[in-house]
Amino acid sequence: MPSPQLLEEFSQFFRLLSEPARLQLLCQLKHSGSMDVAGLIEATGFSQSHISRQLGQLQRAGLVSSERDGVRTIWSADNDLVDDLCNLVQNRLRQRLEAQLQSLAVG
Amino acid sequence: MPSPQLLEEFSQFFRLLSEPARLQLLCQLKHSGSMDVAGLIEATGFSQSHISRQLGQLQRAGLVSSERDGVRTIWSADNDLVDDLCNLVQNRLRQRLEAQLQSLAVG
DNA sequence: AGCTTTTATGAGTGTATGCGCATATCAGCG
DNA sequence: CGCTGATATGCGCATACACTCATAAAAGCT
Repeated sequence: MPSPQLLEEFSQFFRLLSEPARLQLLCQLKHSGSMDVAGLIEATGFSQSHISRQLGQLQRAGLVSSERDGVRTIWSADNDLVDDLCNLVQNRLRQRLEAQLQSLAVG
Repeated sequence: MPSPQLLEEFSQFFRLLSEPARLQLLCQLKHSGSMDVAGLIEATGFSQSHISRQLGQLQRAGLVSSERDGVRTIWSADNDLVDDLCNLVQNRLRQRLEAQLQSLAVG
């Protein structure tokens, strides 16, 4: 059994990924390598302030990092953890759907 | 890039794990095998209604399942996905702390 | 110095949801 | 059938947080 503190850490981390906007920003950065905020606005349609806030949260968790290029801030995804997590979840979703399909065919 | 629908599914799943109470219930069930609600109240200190609701959410996602034993409902965790996800996150947390330790020693 | 562009942040609003209380539903027993 | 114990659910409250608008801070240019 994980300790209460560890459970708290886990849930805080999962909470970061529980917002579609943040997940989309993460995937976009992973896909495009690195982008500035203007590019992310273009790609996602979110407002500038919203993007800036979400990136701030992701940065504090160490999921993205930023470097300044003059007046612009270039953002990039930092690791493969999120990809791995999403792949596991996707496999699970697929299994669930296949099982439902199976039971539908049988019943 | 995952599709918007898939991103939505991912984030919904992560949202389930973003609540310490739900995560604790999952871990408790995983640890103890199977329990009724009374056992979970004893183990967690949560109210009966709260536990019942959270288990309902987890069941709809296929993370736990229930069988009735007379008047009681026996719950059990359904798979290893959550364990795997937590292990990945824990490794990441450890890496982060080790890196911070390193930079503290160097700086 | 001011002016422009890009990003970060203070303040406010609306919505979602965790949580408990009370109650309804369900399963057994007399 | 009523009675008792176990679980699910309607309702209400409080809090968290996503999202926006307006504004501040930062970095370059003249």
